[in-house]
Amino acid sequence: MEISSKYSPSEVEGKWYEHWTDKNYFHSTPDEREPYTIVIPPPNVTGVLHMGHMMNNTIQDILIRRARMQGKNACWVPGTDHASIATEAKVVNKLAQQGIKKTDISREEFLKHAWDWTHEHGGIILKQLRRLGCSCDWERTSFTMDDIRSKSVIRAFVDLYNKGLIYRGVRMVNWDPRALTALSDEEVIFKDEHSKLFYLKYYLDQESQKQACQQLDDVIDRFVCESGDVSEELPTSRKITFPDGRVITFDEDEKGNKRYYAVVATTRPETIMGDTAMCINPEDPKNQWLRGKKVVVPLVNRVIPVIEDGYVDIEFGTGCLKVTPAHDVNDYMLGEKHNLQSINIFNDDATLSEAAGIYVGMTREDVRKQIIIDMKEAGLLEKIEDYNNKVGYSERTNVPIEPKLSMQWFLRMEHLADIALKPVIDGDIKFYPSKYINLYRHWLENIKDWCISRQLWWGHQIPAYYLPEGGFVVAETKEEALKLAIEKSGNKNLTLNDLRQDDDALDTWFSSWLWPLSLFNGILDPENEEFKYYYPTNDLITAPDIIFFWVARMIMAGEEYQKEVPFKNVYFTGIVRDKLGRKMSKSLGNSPDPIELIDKFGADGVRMGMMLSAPAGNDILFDESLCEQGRNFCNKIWNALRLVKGWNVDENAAQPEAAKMAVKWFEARFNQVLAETNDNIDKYRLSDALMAIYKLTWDDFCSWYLEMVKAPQGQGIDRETYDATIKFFENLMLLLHPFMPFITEEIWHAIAERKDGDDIIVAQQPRFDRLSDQADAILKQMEFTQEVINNVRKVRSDKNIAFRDAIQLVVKGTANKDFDCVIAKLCNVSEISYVAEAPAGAFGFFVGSTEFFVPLTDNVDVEAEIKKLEEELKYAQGFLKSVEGKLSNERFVNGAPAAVVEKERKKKSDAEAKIAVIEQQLAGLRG
RNA sequence: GGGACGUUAGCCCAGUUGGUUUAGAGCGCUGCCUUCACACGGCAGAGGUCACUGGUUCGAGUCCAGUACGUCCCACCA
Repeated sequence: MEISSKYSPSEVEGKWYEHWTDKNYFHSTPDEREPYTIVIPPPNVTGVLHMGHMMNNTIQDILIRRARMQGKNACWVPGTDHASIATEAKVVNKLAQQGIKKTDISREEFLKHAWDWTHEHGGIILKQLRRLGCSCDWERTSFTMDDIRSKSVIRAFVDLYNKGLIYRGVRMVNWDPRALTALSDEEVIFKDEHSKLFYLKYYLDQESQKQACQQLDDVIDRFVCESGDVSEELPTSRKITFPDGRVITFDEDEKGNKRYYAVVATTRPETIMGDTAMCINPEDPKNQWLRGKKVVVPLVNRVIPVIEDGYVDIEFGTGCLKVTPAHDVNDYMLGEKHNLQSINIFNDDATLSEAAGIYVGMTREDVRKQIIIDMKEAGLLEKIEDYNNKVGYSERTNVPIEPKLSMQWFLRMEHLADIALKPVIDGDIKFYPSKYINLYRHWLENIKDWCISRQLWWGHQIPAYYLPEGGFVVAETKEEALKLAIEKSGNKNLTLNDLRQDDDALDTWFSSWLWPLSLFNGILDPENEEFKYYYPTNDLITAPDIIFFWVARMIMAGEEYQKEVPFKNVYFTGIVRDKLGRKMSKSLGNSPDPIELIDKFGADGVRMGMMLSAPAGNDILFDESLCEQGRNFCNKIWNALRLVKGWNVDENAAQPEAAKMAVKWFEARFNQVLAETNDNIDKYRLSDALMAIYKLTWDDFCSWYLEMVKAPQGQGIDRETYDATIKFFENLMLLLHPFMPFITEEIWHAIAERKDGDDIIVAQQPRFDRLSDQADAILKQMEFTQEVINNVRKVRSDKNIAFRDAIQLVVKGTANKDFDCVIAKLCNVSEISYVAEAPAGAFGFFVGSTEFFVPLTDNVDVEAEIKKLEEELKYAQGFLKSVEGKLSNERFVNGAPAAVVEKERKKKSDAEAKIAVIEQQLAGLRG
């Protein structure tokens, strides 16, 4: 049957994936073999595959498949994450489309919708991973909200609470006004923003005005009188800078009385209704005159004190800071320190509340626009400047964070940070690349307590139960809680109905951090056989942007619960970017659909595309052409198969010399690359490993080896060469299989008859044999031969001699003749002769210091030959000069190691010999 | 503002304790070739004063300092 010249992944991939799952090859159970375990970074349950996942899971699959082929018991546990905020937001949106508000339905009803949504969309992403070829143990598929994982989370919470590591308290937290929940610091992303700095006028209150008039009116008049008009004209007022540094701003009323005011610079004028003080730096000469005064908040006319604190930056703005304790973290601290009132002017959705007094019900964005208009009209706005600052946004909903004072649950981090730092510093956990160790250390050393409560329903509900008479208890079940409650209150009549469970859910990462433990049920039942066998896991493959969210916290949990690291190596992948270097994102629309890519290039092609330019930790500039390269490689392999399959074995044929040398050489070459590849993979240099296999297959096997062993047209191939070729082909496929699982399985079965169960996925990797001295010599000879062949080909190409026209080759002097048969075959050389003198009328070239000639009946262009030789001479002389430079330097000869000097001497004599030969030849040509 | 990392061919990157020729791949590019596995191909070729400036050394892409540019992380400056 004719085999198509194009490899068709779609006809192959589904078939083998089904075969593998039918054979249950992905499933692992504990046995006597060494385990090799990876837990998947669980993607969002309702998410779809993006390029980051492709990258990440390709790497995991490569490592898992390789471990399996090394005889280890490979176990890759898949699963999904409930993604509290993201999923809840999706469900809220969906309900909104149906005209249902979350606030109108009960928690139970909402959760039912959420579960429906999860079942409807859940697991799509895991199906997509199958297309990629991922060999996950699907029987172990888990979910962060399934029974075991949920119970594990609750147990961990109760345990940490009982250890005193979890507490409840009122703190300034990052509030997401869209999701209506608190966030951890890690979930806030700061973005640069081109905003405005507004300069607002805060007039002194009546009494302070009176004082100021007494203190300043005369001073100003005198100063103006003496110095002339020194005031700066402002639109509505004047500003005077005194030699002592005081800066005083004032205007005049109808009667000509001076009205003094302070100027406050702010980026958030919409929060002035929450101002409860104005703050100056006690060291600031500009604002000395404001000491002890009171000022009036514009528009709302509340009188607030001027306080002093070194926190205020004298250089910023006017040196006057408005203090809004309820809506700014720093102001909150100032408020605590100076005992200020705190006025919360926002509702939870960041619209203005009754407490604001004005603009009630408007959004903060609208208020900012409106208040500026109103203040301008009222003459309370001095000026507006352009200003670049950073604004915190919610990672999930992408709306600006509103600092908010609220009651939340926190996990103390000091102890956990301590125990998590050690294994990484000590090298019990290795990071690839290692630069992330610094980042990790820095974060742990500056860590703050983790806000773990979220005002969401989708997630693990906090197991705290409030008593009717106040206070709460923490327990794994409500029944347990009741016992504790009775104990605590002494009220024996309490019933389950009297207890009210905390409404909040836990941060999603509070379940993810247990993942390597909870997947093997290590929290609930630490003595179970599976947990003991698979834990700690081996490698974690993840992106560096979740090093704090997830990696660090898993290490904490591992150390806290098992006193052992959760994994031994962490491989940080790069972040996948488009070719312009932009992070791939939905909003930019620059992320290709992975499934479409697989349809177009095949899973193997895409896997190769991902791997080719993905050294650990480097960002990946993704370009479809990489997948194209992968596809082309598949096609190359496919056509090698077509060639070999087309061969007829002639049992009577003897092995030709060229084939014999080819077999010897390729065996050595394969071993050499095998060693290199193993070394690269051990160092997690997967792209280097793949590139080495790529070149071994394409260049060494296809371009050299197959050409060397091809039988002449119409003739059969000898048995010995044929068997060796099949073996080599198999070995190549074994080496390549972890990277490109589908095509290698297909070739494996196409190339030879296989018994049931003889599948490449469970075959063993070729073992590395140490390179013998003989093999080493053959590699060197072949390198030399390849250079000779390249030169002959160049002569052919330059002189336009077709391959079918045989030529002769003349070698001056003597040389190893082992590979002459190869030269003859690949260059169509009819005769290789060895002579003592250079022949006339021939094109010459050097390989090393050996001279070769191709005699031609054509007239040789003597001028061109001379020119070529002159160039070569020039290079050789330049080279000699640099070597002589070194050798004539006494300090080099004395200071460098003997071996290095010896090498230089050898270089020198080689170069001299070559120069002599060239000169002699030139003399001959010039007649 | 603090810190980390990077800067090698048109592009993406190797270059492992300083010394195997005056730097290597892959892609792309140029020329020739439809030769009986493959044009998703074959053969050949061109292309880099290793960001810049100093320094250490017999010797620097490799070590040190500074400069420029870039990327990332952290940080409460309104």
